[in-house]
Amino acid sequence: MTDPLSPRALRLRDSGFKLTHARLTVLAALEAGDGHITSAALLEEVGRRDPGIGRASVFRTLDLFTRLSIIRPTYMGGSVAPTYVLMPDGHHHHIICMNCNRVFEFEDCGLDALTHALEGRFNMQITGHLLELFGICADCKNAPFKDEDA
Amino acid sequence: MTDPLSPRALRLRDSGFKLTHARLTVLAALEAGDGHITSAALLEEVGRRDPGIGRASVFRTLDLFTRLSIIRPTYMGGSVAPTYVLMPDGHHHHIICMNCNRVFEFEDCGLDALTHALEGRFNMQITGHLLELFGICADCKNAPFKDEDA
DNA sequence: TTAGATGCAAATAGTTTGCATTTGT
DNA sequence: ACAAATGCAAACTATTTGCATCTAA
Repeated sequence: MTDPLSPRALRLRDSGFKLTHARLTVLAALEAGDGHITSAALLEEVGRRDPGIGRASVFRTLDLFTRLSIIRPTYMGGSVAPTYVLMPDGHHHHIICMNCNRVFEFEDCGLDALTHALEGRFNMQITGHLLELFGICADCKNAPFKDEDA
Repeated sequence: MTDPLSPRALRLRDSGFKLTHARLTVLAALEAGDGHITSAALLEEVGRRDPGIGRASVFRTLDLFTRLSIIRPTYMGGSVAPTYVLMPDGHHHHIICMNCNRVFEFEDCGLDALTHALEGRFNMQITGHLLELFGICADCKNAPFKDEDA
């Protein structure tokens, strides 16, 4: 229990929320993956770490983390249920193949100038962003509407 | 029945799908709004235009339009069900207030250069994008965690 | 003419709630 | 100590399915 608190855990605490076992377990499960996870997979992973944690707490935690911009629900092919993406420094970028639903990530987005301009224009404080590009990946350029999963 | 086909209807037809009454009604309902609509609101609007159209067809049409990048599901404040946003020229941009969930739209994103660079790097054909920025709006800068709807 | 699309109603996810109990600070 | 958070299981909402019928091309 004297684990070093991750930056996100600190963010949680600094926002005035309790660092409960359930929340820390959900956070650890999120951080252990590749940064993209569905609620179903997360429930499984959390259950693996501690079967005593209830479904409802996982969903409540997902809500809380979304409000804190730690994660962002996003739509990925086929399923209606969102996939939650971790927002490493408040931002995240990827390209989704509309045909096979594979996801390709990239880092550089060059949106700092735009962000700054919009802060002035709308008098908002902008804390992060999600940029999704859509298209057809190299493998799918020939075979439209196959819709296999990644 | 000799209505001028909207560009999106043409896109549908050109992709090899039938221009059915149900699909055209869903499209008209989508285009009549402000570009952001939940399935519940869409079902209502479609029902108003033609009560004979079934729920399942509306959902099937939403799937199809998503595959064609005519719309893009996105998750907005609180609700689990996605909100579908029209992608006017294949792209769409907005800012969401993390506190009150209001949405502010803007047009210019300056992502052409990035898009082009990524097409080369991943050997993909990029057809559109969705850019969401998150932050706290002018009205909410003082009052955190109120969470009223827009 | 006929593959593709539809409407229906029942089935299935997926998520939320109320509440008694526990826990972090 | 005590407000905040939890786990449970039941309730709910949103979406999908199977299938007989219909319709756009």
